[in-house]
Amino acid sequence: MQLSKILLKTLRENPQDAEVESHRLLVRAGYIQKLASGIHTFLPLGLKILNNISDIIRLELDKDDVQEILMPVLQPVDIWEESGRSKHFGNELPAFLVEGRGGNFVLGPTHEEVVTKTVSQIAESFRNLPVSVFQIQTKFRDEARPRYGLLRTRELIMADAYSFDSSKSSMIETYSKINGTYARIFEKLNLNAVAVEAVSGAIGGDVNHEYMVPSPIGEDTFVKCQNCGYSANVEAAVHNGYGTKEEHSVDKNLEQVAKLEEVFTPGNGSIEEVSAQLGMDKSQLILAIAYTTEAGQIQIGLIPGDRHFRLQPGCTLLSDDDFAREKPLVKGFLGPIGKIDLGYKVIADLTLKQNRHHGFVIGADKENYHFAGALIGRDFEVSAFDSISVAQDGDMCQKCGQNLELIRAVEVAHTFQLGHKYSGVMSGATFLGQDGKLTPYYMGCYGIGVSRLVSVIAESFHDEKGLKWPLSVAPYSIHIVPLHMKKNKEVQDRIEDIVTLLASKNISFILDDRDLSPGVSFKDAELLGMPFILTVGGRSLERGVIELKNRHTNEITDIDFNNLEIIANKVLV
RNA sequence: CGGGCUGUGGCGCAGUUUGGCAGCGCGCCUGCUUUGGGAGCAGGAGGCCCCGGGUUCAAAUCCCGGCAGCCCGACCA
Repeated sequence: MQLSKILLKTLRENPQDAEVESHRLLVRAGYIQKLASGIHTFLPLGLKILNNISDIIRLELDKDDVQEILMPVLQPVDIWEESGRSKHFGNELPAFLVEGRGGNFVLGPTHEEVVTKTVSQIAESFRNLPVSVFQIQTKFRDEARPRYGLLRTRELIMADAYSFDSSKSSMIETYSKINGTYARIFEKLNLNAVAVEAVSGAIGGDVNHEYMVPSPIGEDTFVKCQNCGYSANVEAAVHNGYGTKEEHSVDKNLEQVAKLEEVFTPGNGSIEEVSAQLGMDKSQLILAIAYTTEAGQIQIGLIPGDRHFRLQPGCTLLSDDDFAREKPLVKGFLGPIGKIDLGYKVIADLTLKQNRHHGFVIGADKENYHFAGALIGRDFEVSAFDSISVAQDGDMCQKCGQNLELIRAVEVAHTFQLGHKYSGVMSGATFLGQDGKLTPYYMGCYGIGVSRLVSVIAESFHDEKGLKWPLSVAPYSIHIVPLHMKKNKEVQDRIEDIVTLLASKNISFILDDRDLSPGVSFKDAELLGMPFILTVGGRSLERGVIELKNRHTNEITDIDFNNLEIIANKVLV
């Protein structure tokens, strides 16, 4: 391919609205163009990256008999009412709604409903199961805050797979197989993606994993135990409280030192305010949070004031209306004393077991007052200790007792065991079993953010000069820079030899046939980031060589032009 | 959805305070010269100064109202 024919304009200056390096480079190198916030065009080079990623995904899923289909973007709202998810529109599912003839539609933010309808019309018998399908398609989500180029967009390309099994054990088997496929895909993409336990959110289901690529531009954080390998998104991570690095001296005479006394704390009772009023560290305060469980029971969670509460899936925080109804609970001054007797369950974070240095400050259950010097077991009881605060760096691993590490990362994929979440509520999503009974499918779903991966790879592979695409996704393997080709017959001849060779070896390349000064060609080649840059110029031809630069290592190798085959060996490795 | 900043040729910006010819750099076009790391000279094209209303002899500039983009927060499959 000749560079002059590509729809491409490289920019010397950084676009004003790009905040991170991958975004700047993708725009400057002419891979993507923004149309509106979170909405982009893939230019020819960008589309090649995207297609190469898609091809890897296709190839690997196909190996595991996951079959490609293409579902509609436009989905009738009816099916979302059937699954019960239309209530999520605007909140967890910021969908684009469209009015149409004969009803309202949604621009597909995800496809569980559609695929359930699709497969249920075909797979009627256990003999048809298990079966898995996938598609690669644009999804629409009206993100509140698009960011970082392709990292968070309102229009995104996703590879989403769905599995249908006849039993739970078979579903688990399929789940594990497809997770293996995902691991292979990320390996081929040269990405170090870590599968972590996660919360399932609006997609639903119980067991689920996110694939995280550690990166400073990540919007997620996961914990990882370097000892036993336990890893989980902080939204789902459990821990055993402070780890070995954390000092927490317990006063030997705690029972004498800590005296329960009422203190005046006028205001809204916030942790900030009370710790300032009493001159105490936030960790000495206990934050009590009331929430309703999935079963409708009200519980009270206790965590240290310097930590964040981790709301369990299915639970919701008490609203002001709820507080008005639950008379014993005083918002802002909620405390644990006597709550078990009133029938509330009181769950204390495991950190509170360790951290009772001088007694805690707790809410006094009346406006403008707290108690100081409170001890668990003496002044109030708890129903249970559990891990209900968000993990912090250095916390203790619940599996092995070692310290957890916090890692910032980008979520590139998410897999779910859905079970009967959709098949159980949507009509006809059943198969006839060997026993002659109708049973709902055991489903799973699996999504990879294809367009997001372009940004993630760019962020992982670049330097100050430009991009450095891995061979597996690069638009072209070699970028040929001829110097003064128009004037130098020998350069022309050598280029012809090289082009013939590369074509015969099926090695893709672009040839910079523009008649520009060498500096511009070199800069563009580095910016565009093909894995190899081949320089053909008079100076090195006099020595009988051409120069092959590995863009990843920036190493330059002289290639004898009587032995051009070496290029193929270098590139095909 | 709250707070802040910004909208001026394709890109990056100045001009707005104090109203008075629409500017600069890069890029683009033509010609000549140049040629191993973003060349030089000469000539040229390209603008609804985000949109709407108002004040004024006169508005990119002042006033009112919108819209869009970016950042922080909230939210997030």
